[in-house]
Amino acid sequence: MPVSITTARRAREFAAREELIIREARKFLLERGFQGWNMEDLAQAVEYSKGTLYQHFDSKEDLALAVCTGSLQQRADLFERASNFKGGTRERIRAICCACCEFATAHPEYFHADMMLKSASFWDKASEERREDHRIQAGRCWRTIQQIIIEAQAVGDLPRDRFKPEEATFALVSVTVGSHIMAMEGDMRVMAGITDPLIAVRRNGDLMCDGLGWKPLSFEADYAETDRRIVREVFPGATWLKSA
Amino acid sequence: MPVSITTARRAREFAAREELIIREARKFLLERGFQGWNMEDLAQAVEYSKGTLYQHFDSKEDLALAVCTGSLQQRADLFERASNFKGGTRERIRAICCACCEFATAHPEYFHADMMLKSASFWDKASEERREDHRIQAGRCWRTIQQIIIEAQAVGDLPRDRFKPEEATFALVSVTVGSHIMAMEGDMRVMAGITDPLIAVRRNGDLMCDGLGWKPLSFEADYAETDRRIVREVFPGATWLKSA
DNA sequence: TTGGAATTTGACCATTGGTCAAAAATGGCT
DNA sequence: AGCCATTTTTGACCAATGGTCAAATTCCAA
Repeated sequence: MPVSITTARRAREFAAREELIIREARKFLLERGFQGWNMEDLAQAVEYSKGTLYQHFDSKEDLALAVCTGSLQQRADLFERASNFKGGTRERIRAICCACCEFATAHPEYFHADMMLKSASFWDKASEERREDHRIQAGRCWRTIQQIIIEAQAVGDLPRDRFKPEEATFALVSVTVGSHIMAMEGDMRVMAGITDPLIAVRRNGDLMCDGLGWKPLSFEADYAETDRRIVREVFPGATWLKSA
Repeated sequence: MPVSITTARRAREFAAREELIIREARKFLLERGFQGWNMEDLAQAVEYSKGTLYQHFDSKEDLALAVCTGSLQQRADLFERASNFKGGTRERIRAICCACCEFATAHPEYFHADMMLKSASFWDKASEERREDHRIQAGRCWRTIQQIIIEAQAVGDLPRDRFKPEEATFALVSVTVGSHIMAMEGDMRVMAGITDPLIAVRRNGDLMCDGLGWKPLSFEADYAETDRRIVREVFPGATWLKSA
């Protein structure tokens, strides 16, 4: 069978529709949680039938994973953009933290949804292809941080003898994700006296960098100007930069 | 109606059955995830009918919350026990980290389940009474850490001018929970080169304490003996203490 | 032993994730 | 334009499951 002239257009339309479905599902996931909506609702929202949805996704879980991976891809994009910030290694890791804030603003649904995915019986129900996609994007985020750390150790901003690069990366990733999740919760915000979650996330990142011995330490330098520069040069129009 | 002589026994039996249901549900939650089992399965496992389960819990979500709160209560118990460890403030916060390890060993299902609970449409489906229980136990965990931090600032082990106690508490809680969640995931362990998740969790806790400026810093002192003492005096029989 | 109260049960209902045969749309060909 | 093979879309339908409640069963004081 010859490749029709319409094949390319069809593929484009198919991809566009998939994007539409994912976008709408992301809204649902944020506003109502995984269990708060059903495929029929979603079909109605995107103005296609349920059967059509299942041409794109193996299951509701598969769709949820696609939503997460889409968000994660943007996270990786933001990370990579941030890592190109012109400055010292500590300033660049700070830019990564800012990327996190930018990301959290655009994708507030991500952290909860991604946590859910990892639980037993959820991950299994998604297709292997989408699982692989997710791994790839997660890997991009990881590597971006890891590279800055390796560079920091090379130039002497970060101790070389206390930990391996991947240990430092793991520490930073853990504190960042943990902070986002915790800061998102109402009770926690009350107990911690948090008025702005994103400031709390950045502060925790700072503290961890200090703990790693990443120079110049946050309380020995004034990073206020760096922050303004990051916003200006990397994330113009950002709304999350407020004085602590 | 007079209070029968059997009332007390009935109440005891009712409570015992509730414990049984929660225990069994915890197993299911760990092995199969929230969606991997149904109320009929569970009814069969505890040898009661589905209707009886619903005398104890408003919904499946309500039950899941009860499971989490039960685990969280044990977490708080372990924290309080750890905080009584005889030693400096930094050693005591180290004991709390050890309590986390002890907890994670006994309740590997907790972190994922609790994350899920916090998502929209989940929390709402549980009864207000159980939500309040959960808040109480979470508060106990929080306060235990907070008190050690306040004491550390009072005796001068921890800086007083860089942060408020609740900010430090939030940082420690975030890194601990974040580390547990991250270390639990297979891909992450591969990337981070983690062989023992609990060692990674403790190391991250150490790094955060260092970042807070909590003396004596982890790389300036040898805590190996402290760790052994913690295990001996607070968590005899613990299996998670291995040399890094 | 008995009668009424408390408890337990599982048939039943409504919702929803997922399937698939039929209907509709598409597009190349004459 | 008209035709028909192929592709795409649809929604009736199915099975699974969370949740209900009237009937059955158990309990216990008199």
